[in-house]
Amino acid sequence: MTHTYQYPRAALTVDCVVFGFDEGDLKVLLIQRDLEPFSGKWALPGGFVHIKESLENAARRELAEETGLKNIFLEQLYSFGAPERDPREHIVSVAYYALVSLAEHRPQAATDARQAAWFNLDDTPDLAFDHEEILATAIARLRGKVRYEPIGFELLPSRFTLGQLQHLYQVVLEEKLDKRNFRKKILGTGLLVDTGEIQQDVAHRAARLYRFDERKYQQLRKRGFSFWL
Amino acid sequence: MTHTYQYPRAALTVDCVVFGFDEGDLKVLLIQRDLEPFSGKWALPGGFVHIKESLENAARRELAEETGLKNIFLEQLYSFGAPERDPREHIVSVAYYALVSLAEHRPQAATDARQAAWFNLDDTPDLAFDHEEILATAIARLRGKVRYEPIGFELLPSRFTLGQLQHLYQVVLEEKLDKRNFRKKILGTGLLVDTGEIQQDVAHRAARLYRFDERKYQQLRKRGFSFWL
DNA sequence: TCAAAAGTGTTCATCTTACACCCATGG
DNA sequence: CCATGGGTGTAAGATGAACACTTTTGA
Repeated sequence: MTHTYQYPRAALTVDCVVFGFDEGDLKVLLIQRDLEPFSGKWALPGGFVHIKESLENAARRELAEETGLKNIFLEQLYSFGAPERDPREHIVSVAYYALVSLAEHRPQAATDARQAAWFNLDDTPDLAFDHEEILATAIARLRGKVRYEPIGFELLPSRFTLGQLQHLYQVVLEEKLDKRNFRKKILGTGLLVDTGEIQQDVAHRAARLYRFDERKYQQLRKRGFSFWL
Repeated sequence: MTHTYQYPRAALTVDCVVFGFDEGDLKVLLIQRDLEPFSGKWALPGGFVHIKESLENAARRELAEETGLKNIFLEQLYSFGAPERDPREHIVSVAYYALVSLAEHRPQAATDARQAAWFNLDDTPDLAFDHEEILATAIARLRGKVRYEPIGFELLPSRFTLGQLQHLYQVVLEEKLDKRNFRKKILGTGLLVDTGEIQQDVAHRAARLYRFDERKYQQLRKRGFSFWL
């Protein structure tokens, strides 16, 4: 069955930049294409938006299909519509970015035949289409947003140490932070709760585990509180 | 002539939230629809994206066609794709926002039959489609962005007084600012240049006219300078 | 001479920054 | 006992907030 319109229409896709953090580096999840165009090249997970499907749903569906990731932080990034961005025809892509803790979402075998892998951000292969531009846009957004919204926690397990949190900020912002000042500031917000637990199986003094108080943050935000750093 | 595809495709539009500032209030430019659906209702200027046309070009073309505005500040806002947002069929809209100085872009008679008018932001009529949501998103973006990027100047004439600038910030941010502190801070950036001219035809002491030093700002930005306020 | 906005500095409080040592744990 | 990261306070400097009067101009 075919579908006919009075005027030509661009096709519509979603693409997802999935960031993962893992005790060391910030990574991005890529998929090796098995179809033309760019067969064999690495690309962002994504695909065509179905009719009567919301954009965010399309992004979540494609993520689940291609990477197995579900119920993760996902936010719209930007829409890319340069006429030549796909060699086949005019395809407009609405890009999203997602944040996951690699500790809680272990490197996935894709559910279908396609190969998925995490790449260190400073060691990514050539990407298909304009996906390098989309990735660069996502990195800029992450760097900008992490300073004034508490999205960094999405990259950590639900319980984390202050050392992990500081390390995450250092990697994302690409700058060293002073340990005492960082702790003072972050604890000063009152948004971290000491769980009473401590790290297990570490070869040094075990650190306290904290969690982010989302409830409290939402209350403060209503009163005009804005983040920090 | 018709166009046929294997799978159904959503239609693609652009919509523009045009903010104007005018010695007093922040306004938005709306157009009264003369076609169904929502005939007679006010809506954001916009229309269908042509095939092989970039999204930004489509937005600029529609703006020129419907409002006569050209060469203005324009930036992508967000994409709206809820399946029910248009009663006819699934139409995805990429929204943009634009900033103009009303002093330099006088209220336009639309070039075609449609009526265009500037509405005070706290006195807008019911809007067609999901345009209220788009407008609310644009206002939030403007408020957020004005604090850390010098986009406020796009809403003023190229030469402006510090009083006008302060007033603009007060209106956009919805808070009163201290005159002396505001001047100290804004002049302290070194990004305003005294043109040597002064206001004409005002019924009180004439103020100096400044302009924003875009060149200097771009240089500072490269060195990691970020805005303020 | 009145009204309306322009222009101008100082003080106090707050926040930011720089900085070094001991502690607990496992290997 | 050593290596590794955890945990802690203070002082100096920078930044932000509060605050009132004189000047200029046209009506």
